[in-house]
Amino acid sequence: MALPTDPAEHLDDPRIEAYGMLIEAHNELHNALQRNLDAQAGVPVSWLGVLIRLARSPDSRLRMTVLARDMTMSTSGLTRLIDRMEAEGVVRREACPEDRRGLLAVLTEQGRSLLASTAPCHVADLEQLLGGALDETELDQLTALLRRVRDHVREVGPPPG
Amino acid sequence: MALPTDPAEHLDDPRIEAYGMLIEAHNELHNALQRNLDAQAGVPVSWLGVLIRLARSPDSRLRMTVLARDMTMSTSGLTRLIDRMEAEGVVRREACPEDRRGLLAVLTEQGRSLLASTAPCHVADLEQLLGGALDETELDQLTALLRRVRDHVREVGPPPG
DNA sequence: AGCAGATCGTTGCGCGCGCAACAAATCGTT
DNA sequence: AACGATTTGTTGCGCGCGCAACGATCTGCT
Repeated sequence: MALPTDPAEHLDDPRIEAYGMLIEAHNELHNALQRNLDAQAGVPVSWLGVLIRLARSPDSRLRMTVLARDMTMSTSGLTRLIDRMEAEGVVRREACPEDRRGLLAVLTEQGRSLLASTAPCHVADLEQLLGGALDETELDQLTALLRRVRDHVREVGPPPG
Repeated sequence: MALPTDPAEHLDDPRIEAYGMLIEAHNELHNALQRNLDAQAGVPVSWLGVLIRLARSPDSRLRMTVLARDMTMSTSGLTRLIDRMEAEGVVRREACPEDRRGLLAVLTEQGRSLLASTAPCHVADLEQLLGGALDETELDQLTALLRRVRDHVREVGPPPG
């Protein structure tokens, strides 16, 4: 029986393997998508994330803080991201009516057309990369499992403060 | 029926949702683990990745290129990562006997003890964050699904060139 | 009303990573 | 043996992100 201090005892833990797969699947997928999207439209994947979330929101607008949380990134990171997107005209900032501290990121018409032109390509890439590996049922299983992980980590994980 | 150019038609695609969950689960998990590990040992998660892979390898050594691929990062990224770890004495570089171009990253005794002292904490965090969300069977399912995604992307995905 | 504490978004700063270019070494073909 | 083509690891460079600090605004309590 292995000693408690033997490193090898922990290295094959199924949780380590699961986390490793999560990292590797994420990175491989991100790299592949980024490459295609950048070649076909010259747009970073993170822009799609913002555009999609805004398009799904009422009046195509979202508070900066909410958007940052949705994107699982820091508010300062989002500030610069919106800076870049605003400079390209795909998004604009608007004052929040009921809170003078707040700002709303708003999808512009140009942003909507960028989304319309890039989303099909993005979905096609996803279809090839994910659909080729998993069928519909398995994809739903994966989504459900990942959602439970995400939600649980948000509950019990250490707060950013 | 929606027009083909209607953005909304694509936005609820199950593949987009799956990819979004992959990103969010990955980020939440990474942030939580990084916070704990940094507070308890002052070590980045990426170091653990290197230490674990080296410890699992014959003679605790691995070629730089192989390690970079395993870590799903660029060779230049790994060069600097090993630079930092070597400066702290947890890893050292050795010449590759059968290829004078090559270098081997080798786990030092100090690296082994760092792994021994941090791995249990890391596994405990993982146990709390993953084990709290999924039981053993589900964890295995998740790992299997992610592995298939990773492998398929590596096959059909665009090469780094 | 007034004041302490929390929240929102921005900024300066440093860090870690990927890309392109490079020198050294190996492989393949003639 | 000799040449070009490929591979290996490092470097300069720029970019995107998180952290800490900040001013502005909102909230709750007295």
